[in-house]
Amino acid sequence: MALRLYDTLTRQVRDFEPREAGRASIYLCGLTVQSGPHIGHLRSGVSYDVLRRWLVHSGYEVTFVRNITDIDDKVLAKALDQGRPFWSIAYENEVLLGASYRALNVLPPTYEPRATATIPEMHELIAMLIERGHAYVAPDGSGDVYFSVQSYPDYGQLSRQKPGEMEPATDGPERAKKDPRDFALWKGVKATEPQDAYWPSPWGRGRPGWHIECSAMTYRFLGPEFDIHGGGTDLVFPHHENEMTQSRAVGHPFARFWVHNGMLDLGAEKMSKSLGNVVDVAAVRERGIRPVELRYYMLAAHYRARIEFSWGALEEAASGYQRIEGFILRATEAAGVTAPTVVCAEFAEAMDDDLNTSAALAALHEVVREGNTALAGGEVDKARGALGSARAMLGLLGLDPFDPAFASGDDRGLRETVDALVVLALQQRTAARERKDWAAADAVRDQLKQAGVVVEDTPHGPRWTIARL
RNA sequence: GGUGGAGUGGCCGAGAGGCGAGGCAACGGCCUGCAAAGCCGUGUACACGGGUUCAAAUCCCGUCUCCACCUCCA
Repeated sequence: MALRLYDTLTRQVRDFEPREAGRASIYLCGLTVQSGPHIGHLRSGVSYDVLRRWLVHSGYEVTFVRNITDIDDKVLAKALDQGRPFWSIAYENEVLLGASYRALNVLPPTYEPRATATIPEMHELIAMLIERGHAYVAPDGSGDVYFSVQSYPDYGQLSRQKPGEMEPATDGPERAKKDPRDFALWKGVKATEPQDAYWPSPWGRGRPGWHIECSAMTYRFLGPEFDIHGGGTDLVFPHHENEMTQSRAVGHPFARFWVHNGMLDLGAEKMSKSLGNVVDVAAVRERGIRPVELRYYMLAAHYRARIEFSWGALEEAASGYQRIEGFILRATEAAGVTAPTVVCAEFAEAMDDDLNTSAALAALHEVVREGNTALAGGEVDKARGALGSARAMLGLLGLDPFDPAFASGDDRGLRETVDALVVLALQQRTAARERKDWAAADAVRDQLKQAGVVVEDTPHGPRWTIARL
């Protein structure tokens, strides 16, 4: 049994065969840091984080590169608008992005290169493209350099677009191009843009075109050929098409698999975007939903399926996660801290089948149900078995409730303090129950609930948990 | 116009020729002083119309609807 992945280029699910046995290299198109990330942006991070964890679990040594595109038209426009250097805006958003990834337990990549730190590599590629007749300096003296789409007969292969039926690219003045579909590799200096956004080049001062940075970064960090190139489906055209074209035109085999995740659309919420009401991790937290629950929500659907976001669906997902979490907590109380063991066969099968996390989650839920039954029957060993297995599966999905990534950090000492206080209150309640003073007993429980502490009676005495806000 | 998706029970969401994935919600039951949690059970879903087949949510034909991308959105 081995991993099979859907490849956009061939439009089929294929066996994953790495370039080099035992190693896997992944390049994920990270974000253009023009604004803080909303949860849609974060989905790709989560999707490929699961892919990476599964590859590691499958025995691969994984090199995972996720870039930051820290210069583009929108960043420059904002810089002018706010009277700040473009790089301060990009960096501010990069920091926000990093914090969001950490909140969602997305592991840090092996390396996270920035576009602006890979300018020399871009120049190398552009020079090679010019040399090979695939690119040309704009005849209008603008200092722009364009890729010549006509020079590459396979253009359109990835997105299955026929060049003749495409709309013209708008990334440069028509008169500067030999063909309206040609796209910019390098953009000459403009008086209307921030002057600190330019670098010297053999073709004059300028800045990168949109696609060249990824070709440069993949080459720099993963070489001419690597295993998996990931990103959102919205990037298939033009970004990935152009990226693949450029790299292949200089003779690089480039990505062996093209993996694309579906969009997470904000649906009706999009309406309020103009009001600055985007759904980001902070907004989710304000609704009383924890990042781990958001991650579960994202993984409840297959990575290629589109998710139309709704608060209702997110809240339902949170309930589903709490069922699993409840088992993990109660089983740990009963059986002691138990390390992750092995995933069940159904889970592994589902994951190998193009990362079918929905089916994998179904398998996990089966184990949880069996574990709950064992707990109810006092079969501690059996419960411990389910606990270890469940934690293994949760860990591979990045959803283990005990993962330090989800610890609040500031509540460690508090937990003990609260426990002491709650135990004190529960002693009163137990005493009341013993004399069958139900009114007094319920009053204690109600008061604790008011304070956010939920009390449950079990055969071994009362237990308490913090209520979701 | 081009390319590619999608329509599954109250909701979310897998599946892709034959045993009702799973979760959320609801209802009934067990347990409980009452709850909570948990367990058991209930629902007879596949946009529509034809067709192929012993058998179709799954394949074929047609229709309708929705969505994404088509040159700087993950």
